[in-house]
Amino acid sequence: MTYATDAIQNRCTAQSRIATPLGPLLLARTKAGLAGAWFARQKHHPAAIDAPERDDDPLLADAASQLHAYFAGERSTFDLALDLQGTPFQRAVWAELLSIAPGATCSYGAIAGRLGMPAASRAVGSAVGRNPVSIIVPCHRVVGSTGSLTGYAGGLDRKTALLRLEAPAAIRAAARGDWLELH
Amino acid sequence: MTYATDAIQNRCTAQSRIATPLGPLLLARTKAGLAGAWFARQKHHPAAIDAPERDDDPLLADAASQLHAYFAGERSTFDLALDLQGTPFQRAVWAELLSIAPGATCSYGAIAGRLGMPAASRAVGSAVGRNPVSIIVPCHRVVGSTGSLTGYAGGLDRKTALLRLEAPAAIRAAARGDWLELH
DNA sequence: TGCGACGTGTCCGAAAACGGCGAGTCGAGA
DNA sequence: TCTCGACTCGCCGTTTTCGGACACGTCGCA
Repeated sequence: MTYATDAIQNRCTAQSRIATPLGPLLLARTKAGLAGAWFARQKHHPAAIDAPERDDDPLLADAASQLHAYFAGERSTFDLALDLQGTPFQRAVWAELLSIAPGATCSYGAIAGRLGMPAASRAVGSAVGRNPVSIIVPCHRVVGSTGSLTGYAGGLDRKTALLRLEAPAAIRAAARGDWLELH
Repeated sequence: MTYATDAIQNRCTAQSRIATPLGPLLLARTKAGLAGAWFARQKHHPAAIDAPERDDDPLLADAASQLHAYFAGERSTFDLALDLQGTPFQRAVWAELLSIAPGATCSYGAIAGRLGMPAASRAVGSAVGRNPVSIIVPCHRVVGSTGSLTGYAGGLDRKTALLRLEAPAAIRAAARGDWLELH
């Protein structure tokens, strides 16, 4: 039983399934915030969550609504309370992910550097792969230092699709003069 | 992080501290029932429980009341909903403990035999030692096959004191003609 | 009678294995 | 020359694996 899997299975108070263009997504929350958003059969998907299905939960409904708007191209960022269950290192990595702008990308090594551990790029890769909240915590924006996609727990197809979906945001930002690292 | 420790830290909904003649006792409950009763600094005491202190919780107050009556010699059995967190083997062992009458004792090997695993007496010893609910699940009534006390998570002094406290119950039972194994 | 070996489920610490990496090396082609 | 791919190796947090250690009791030997 891993640290995160266990905390999620025990602390969740509600869950909900939603449909997205990339397939069904399972949302889960704790008392404090959104704790999970997994594609069906993705890597590291928790086995089973001991929490009732509540589509009417305010937070889950809000998350679903923002995700639908995201896929419709109507919004590129999220505003939700998160409660990410993981080790201190993992939480630090996931916090860095949240600072990557939509349409931008970042390398594993760069994140390691920002954490003050420039040699930990491989460990960063592990932590990114364990991100419990797909899309909203944008682990899909992390690519290899050469720009290669390298991997995604939900499958590279989805990673490509998400980056393509966000490309317009990058173009808009460029038009405003903001600089975004693109690949 | 052990199976039981973890489940207790995550699933408890309330806790409460009470005073007993054998020292302070920490009670904890889940949604389903009483999950813990530990002496301060006893072996396998969970590190910290993430649940509010509620002396007014009905179940915890009931447990406290029954424990006080027990120490006052006014009752020898308990009537409480229990929710024992542990492995299947441990739960089976703890269930056997509940069938040992007050004032009686039982050997580790005898419990193993009742479980259909006569060779598992040593494993029974481990499980008995992990009993999360002191006194109420009467792990103090288990002794070596020779009658020796062998061990107690709360200290042998407390084990002796509990057995002595229950001795009158055994004497009353003997007067009624019930047979109780005594050491 | 006394001593050692073994069975049994679980916990605990240590050690090894495992990745969504990245820098460096080395040939093979243009 | 320059570029590009394949390959090797060190990096590091996490997970998995493994070997003892236990709140014992029985059996086989001396």
